[in-house]
Amino acid sequence: MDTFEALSDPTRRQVLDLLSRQPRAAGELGRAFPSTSQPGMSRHLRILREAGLVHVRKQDRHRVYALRWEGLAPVDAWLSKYRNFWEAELDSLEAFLDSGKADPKSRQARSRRP
Amino acid sequence: MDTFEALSDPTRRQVLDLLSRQPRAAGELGRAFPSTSQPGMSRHLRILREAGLVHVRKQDRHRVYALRWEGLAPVDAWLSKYRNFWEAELDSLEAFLDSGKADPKSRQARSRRP
DNA sequence: TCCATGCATATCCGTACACGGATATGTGGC
DNA sequence: GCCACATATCCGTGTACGGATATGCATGGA
Repeated sequence: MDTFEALSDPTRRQVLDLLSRQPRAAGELGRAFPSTSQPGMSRHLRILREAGLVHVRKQDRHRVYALRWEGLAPVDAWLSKYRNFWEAELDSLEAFLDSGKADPKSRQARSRRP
Repeated sequence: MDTFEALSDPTRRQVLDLLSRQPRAAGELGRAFPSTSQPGMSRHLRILREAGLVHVRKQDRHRVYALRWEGLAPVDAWLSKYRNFWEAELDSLEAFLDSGKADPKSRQARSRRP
C-alpha cells in the first residue's frame, strides 16, 4: 500500500495527527480509538509503517511509535508540483487585484517555478 | 468520496497531472488512457468533480476539464500542519548541532508542539 | 524460572465498496 | 440526427476495513 492509499483512511490520518504532537506507545494509540480492537489498530500501524510514515522504537515492553516526517515527502513532492502553478495563479490574481497587501499567512518560502 | 480518497487512485492522479498542464476535453483524457472505457473515465472524472479537484466547462459539444487548484487546499492544509513540525525538527537539529549537545540518536524524543 | 504485560501476526468471517468492462440510454449542442 | 459525453445498470474481481479469537514473542518482574 503506497503513501496515498495509506493516507486515504481517516483513522490513520488521526493516528498521524496524534503522533505529530508526540510519540506514543501502540497501546496508547489503541486506547485513543476505543471502537477499534487491538489487532485492528495493529493493522493500521503496520500499514503506516510499511508506507514509511511512522517509525517504531522499543522501550521496555512498549512499542513507541513516532512520526516519520520524511514519509510525507512523496505527498509534499507531488503537491509542490501543483503548488507552483497554484501560486502562479494566485500571484496573477494578486497582481490583477493589486491590493498591495502582503499575504497575512505568509506561507513558507514561496518557491517560484525554476 | 473525499479529497484523500479521490487522490488515492493512480489513474486519477495521472489525470490531474495532465490537467495541470492544460485543460482538456473528456474525450481527450479518455484517449490518454486507452485501457479505460469511456464510462470508466467518466466515472473517474465524476469523482474528481465531486471532490472539487476539477472543473467542467462546456465548449461546443465538448466538456473541457480543468484543474481546480483550490481543491488541493485541504491536502495542502493538512500537510502544512506537518511541514511546520518537520521544519521545527530541522531547526532543532540545527540547534542541536550548534550547541554540540548530547546523543544524536535521541531524535524522536524531541518532537514537541511549538 | 514462571508468569503477566504489551504488542504483532495469523486466521476466519462478514460487509462494503472500489475498480473494471460491457451495454444501453439520456442529453445538450450543432 | 449525429456527436460527445454523462449516467445507469449489471457483472465480476479484488480488497479494504472491521471484529473476534488464538497464538507468538520479547521484556520485565515476582
